[in-house]
Amino acid sequence: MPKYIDIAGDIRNKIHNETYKTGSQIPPEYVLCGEYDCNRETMKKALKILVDEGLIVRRRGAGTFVMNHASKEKITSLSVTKNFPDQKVTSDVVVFEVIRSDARVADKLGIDKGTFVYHIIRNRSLSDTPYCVSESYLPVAMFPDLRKDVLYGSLYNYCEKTLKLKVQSSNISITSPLATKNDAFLGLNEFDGLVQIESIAHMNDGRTFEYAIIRMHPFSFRYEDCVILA
Amino acid sequence: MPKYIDIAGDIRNKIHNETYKTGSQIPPEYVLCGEYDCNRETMKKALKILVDEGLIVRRRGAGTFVMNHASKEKITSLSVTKNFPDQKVTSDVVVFEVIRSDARVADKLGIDKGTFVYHIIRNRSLSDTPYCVSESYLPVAMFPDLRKDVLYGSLYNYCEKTLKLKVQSSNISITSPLATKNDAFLGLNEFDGLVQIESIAHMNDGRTFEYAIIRMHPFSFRYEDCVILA
DNA sequence: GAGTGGTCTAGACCACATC
DNA sequence: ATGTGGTCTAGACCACTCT
Repeated sequence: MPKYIDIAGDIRNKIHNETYKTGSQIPPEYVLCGEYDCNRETMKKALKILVDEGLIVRRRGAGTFVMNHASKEKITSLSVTKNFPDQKVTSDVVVFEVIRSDARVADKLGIDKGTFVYHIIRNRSLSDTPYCVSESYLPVAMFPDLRKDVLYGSLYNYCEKTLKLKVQSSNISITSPLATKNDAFLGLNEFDGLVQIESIAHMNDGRTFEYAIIRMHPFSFRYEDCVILA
Repeated sequence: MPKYIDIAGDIRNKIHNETYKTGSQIPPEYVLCGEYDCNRETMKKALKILVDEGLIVRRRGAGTFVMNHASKEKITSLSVTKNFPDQKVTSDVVVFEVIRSDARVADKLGIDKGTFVYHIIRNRSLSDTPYCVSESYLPVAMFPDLRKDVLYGSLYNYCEKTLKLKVQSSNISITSPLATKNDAFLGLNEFDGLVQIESIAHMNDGRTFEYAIIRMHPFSFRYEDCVILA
């Protein structure tokens, strides 16, 4: 584990501990460098992490200060299975087919129109309570052996455990359209409001592996973010 | 302007230009250092920016690759006025009062319960179309001279232009609760779905200056993010 | 083994805030 | 004037990927 990650973790603890209190100034770089026996650039790297997390602000000439960090954690996963490790996740596979991609799907996945993709629709539940309807498109070329039984579990786990691929990042777009008859699984009537997350997910080698449209009951939805505006 | 920001900008352009195409590998650090006449650590700083933006991925031992960057921009402002510079923003000030903060508001603002805060409710329109209902709480101590006429315009502009304070970051939480009678301005009936953004906004000196609850018509809402999962 | 990115250091100089 | 953080460099060593 790199030293700067450890240092960031330790200082993060001190903030959560109130060793460094909200609004207060923390020691300057050169002091922290002494405490943690590291170079100034290493300390900068550590503190940069906390800045990105919105826990501290740094002002040239003034110092480093603890932000009001009343709020919660940042989202760390789009995987239903990982987000709710303590709950039973079940999936009903409504559609599992291979089709030629249309222009829209091809564009999202960054492939040529007409390339074969899996088209998958799953009704997913948490502890037997309907949670979301997810529609996914995945290039067949990247998952030559995808079988239906995988879909009852976690697609992300399958990528990471079985295929040894790493999920890197996802560009998401959240909107709130109206429900259709296809959303009845969520307990919604046509024209009720719902929350839709479109996700374009990438491997750590940069390839796009999934375009997904996830539709949720509005009451199941919550999204947290820290927006740096400066 | 720091060199690493310039370099990041130039490489970002090359990615948008397709000089560096989606999925392709870009030159290794030492080559880029030569091209831009900089040190390796400076180049790392530049590339880190693009990694954080989700434009590239870097893999030790393998190289640096351009991600599929089909998707849009990251949110850069919570200010309605700044987000829609070309549209006429109007605000109807429904409530403007000074009250003692209750426990919830005090907690969000990081102040003591009972401290005086402004309580402001505004119905805001874009080009005369209802856009959102915003309810804000601001510590009176931080805005001793806040007058109602400021509220017809942009509170964020007032902070930055008049008070010379810089808005640093905001912790937001997005949910989708039901409309109440108070949301009639948005054209919604009671029990219709809406989108609510709670925001806790901070100055660049770390002080929390606003707790806001913004309620929008679902059709007006879209939120984009790049979630790094690795 | 050769090439890539990741970490860390020591030191320099600068810009800004505060007093 | 002092102290703070911001930038940049030169160089070292390491860990990983690829073939």
